[in-house]
Amino acid sequence: MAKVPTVYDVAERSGVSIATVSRVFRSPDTVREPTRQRVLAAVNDLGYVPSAAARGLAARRTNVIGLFFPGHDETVPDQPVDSARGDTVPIVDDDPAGSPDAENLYFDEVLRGAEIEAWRRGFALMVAAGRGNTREALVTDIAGRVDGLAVLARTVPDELLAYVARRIPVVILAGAQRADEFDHVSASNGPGMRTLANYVLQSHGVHDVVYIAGPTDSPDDAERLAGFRDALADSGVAESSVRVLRSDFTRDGGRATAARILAGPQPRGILCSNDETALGVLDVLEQRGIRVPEDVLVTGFDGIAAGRHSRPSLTTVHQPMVELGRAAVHAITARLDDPSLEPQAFTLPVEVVLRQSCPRV
Amino acid sequence: MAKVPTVYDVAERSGVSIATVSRVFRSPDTVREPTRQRVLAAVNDLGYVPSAAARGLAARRTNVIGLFFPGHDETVPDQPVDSARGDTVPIVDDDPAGSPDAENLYFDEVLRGAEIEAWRRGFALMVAAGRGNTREALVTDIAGRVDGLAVLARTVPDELLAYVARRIPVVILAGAQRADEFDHVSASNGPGMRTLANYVLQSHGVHDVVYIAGPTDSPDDAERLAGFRDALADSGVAESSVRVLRSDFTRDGGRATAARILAGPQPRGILCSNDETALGVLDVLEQRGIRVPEDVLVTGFDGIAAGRHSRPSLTTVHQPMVELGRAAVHAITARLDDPSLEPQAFTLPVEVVLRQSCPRV
DNA sequence: TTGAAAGCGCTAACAG
DNA sequence: CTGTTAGCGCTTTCAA
Repeated sequence: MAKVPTVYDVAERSGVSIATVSRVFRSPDTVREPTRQRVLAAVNDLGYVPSAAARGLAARRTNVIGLFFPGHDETVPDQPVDSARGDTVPIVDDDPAGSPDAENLYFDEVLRGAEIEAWRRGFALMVAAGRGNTREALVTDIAGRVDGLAVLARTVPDELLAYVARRIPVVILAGAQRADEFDHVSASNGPGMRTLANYVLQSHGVHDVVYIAGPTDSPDDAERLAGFRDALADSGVAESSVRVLRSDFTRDGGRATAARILAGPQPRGILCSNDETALGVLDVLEQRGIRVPEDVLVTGFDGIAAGRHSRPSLTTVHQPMVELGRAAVHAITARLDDPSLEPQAFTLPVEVVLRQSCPRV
Repeated sequence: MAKVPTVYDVAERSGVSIATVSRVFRSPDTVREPTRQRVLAAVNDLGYVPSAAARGLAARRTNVIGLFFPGHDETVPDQPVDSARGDTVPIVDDDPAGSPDAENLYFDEVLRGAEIEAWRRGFALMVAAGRGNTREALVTDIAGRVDGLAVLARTVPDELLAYVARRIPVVILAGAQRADEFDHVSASNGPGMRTLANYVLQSHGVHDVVYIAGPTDSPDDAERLAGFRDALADSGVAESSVRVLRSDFTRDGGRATAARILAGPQPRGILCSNDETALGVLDVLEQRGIRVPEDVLVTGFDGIAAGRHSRPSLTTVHQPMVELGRAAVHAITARLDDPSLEPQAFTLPVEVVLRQSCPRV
């Protein structure tokens, strides 16, 4: 870590010009074999690693794509990391850490997709989770570091987005389609919920249902609810004959809402706007001895892993989260290649996955 | 995105020098209020965003920390992302996507911890997943982009690591302690397994156990096995009287190994080197009608979410994965602050979590 | 408190 | 195929 070698050092040691050193990295085949070997040898001897900062400056592109999503810092203590020796091992009865929330699970997968696609296309991926109050600073910070930015819908004010978009391509992830200047990548929330709801209403012939929506600021919830309403129309069920409650996308919220529902007459079906909520509903149903699916059908949305392992396993609409991440990167690189493109909207297909909580009829 | 404004543009528009513009961002309080206001106004009008590349070049530090981990590309099709309209929604009976593998789950959490700690300390986080053959290129690529690099043990050859370490601090995540030049962050694998095994051997008085180890190239497996052996010694159980099998850390592997075990006399306890394996064991046991914990005790290691939701829920050793990520970043920034530090090893504490598969006695 | 000027390490014409 | 030469946009002394 002493004196970091540069092109100049490599050039000198191998008796060529710095331009040739640069070429060895940028376009190896324009350099004669023996020359290249000499350079490469010097590179190795010296431990040379090209500086991305210098390259970025000179080439006016960083080859980095940024991903911005809501922070999850609330759950993490602010305490400093200490180097405690871990020799004594406590034995506890229950898991102290709460289960990670749905948004995280969701975003981990999106991140994975973005990561894969980015490196595939020769870009590095920079991730930033938005801490509440520092959002603005963060966004411009990473905007200055990348060639393009993918942002989860509703996590950044439009003004800020527009500001950033003057400089680099911005793509919005999830949420409703918007006819504006940004590229947009999302899943078929509406059609997905509509299809699933129709399966409940028509194939199962269950009309006596309750719908548990998510928070009003969710980027996707409104579309799902609309899909549900479409299904009511499709199936000739009056909106007034079904109940729509609102919860908060968490398992606990699902439990609470289920309790509210069960305070009244027991419905034959409970459709939830996401899987976490549905898992909470299942918890309460099991605890009350209400059988699923015999007494009540339950469905979720997202396709998180926990839904596959629950008892009963959860019928849901599976979102292609990894693909969402990939598509976001794709959209950015496409615009980088051709900035004159019209704003594009990619809608990725979803799948209704039938499991025990609402089985195939 | 037309003509990206620079310090020069801001300086001109606000009638100051570029040095002052720089100061407004680097050390705002050394600039007189009115001057600062003028500059800030120009910044806004122009849509100026500082270039991280230029800054990195000039300041000789990027303020980025890198995280390198094994790739997960095998599972993702190489097909291009297409912009298919998602209007038709298929209805399928089972989830087509396999469950994400343990390593990913593990790393998602580590990543989250690193992300949190990095931004907290004013660093951006760059992530790279190693594609098999391009590992070397990837590692040096990201090494040129960051001020420090955290690498999962065994994913990068030591030579390469040493090469990179000539330039920037490198910290190794997980795996056995190694008395070498690198900083190292890991969890108490050995003591954790030892404590859990002793609980089975002593508190439950179950000596007739089988241990299912993981792949030999796992960074952590050897330590856990050693911890198990320590427990045998602690409890006065002859090594020759217990069986040690090797599996591959996957749920399927756990199933296969359980089948092998059950081909012989049924043991009273099955200790697994990770949770996924244990979940596979539970699958087979349930299928054969063998009761857990009444007939057989089962334990895992890691503390993944799925273990909490399984039936029966899984007794395990919980690793602080988020903390591992944080600690890694902490180690890097510490060395950045003081490069003369001796190589350090951080060992984070673990916890035995008792659940149904091996309950408190 | 502000300005002038010298780089930081590399890329990309343009010559040769 | 290789060398020369301008910058890229910002930080950072050193003076004023």
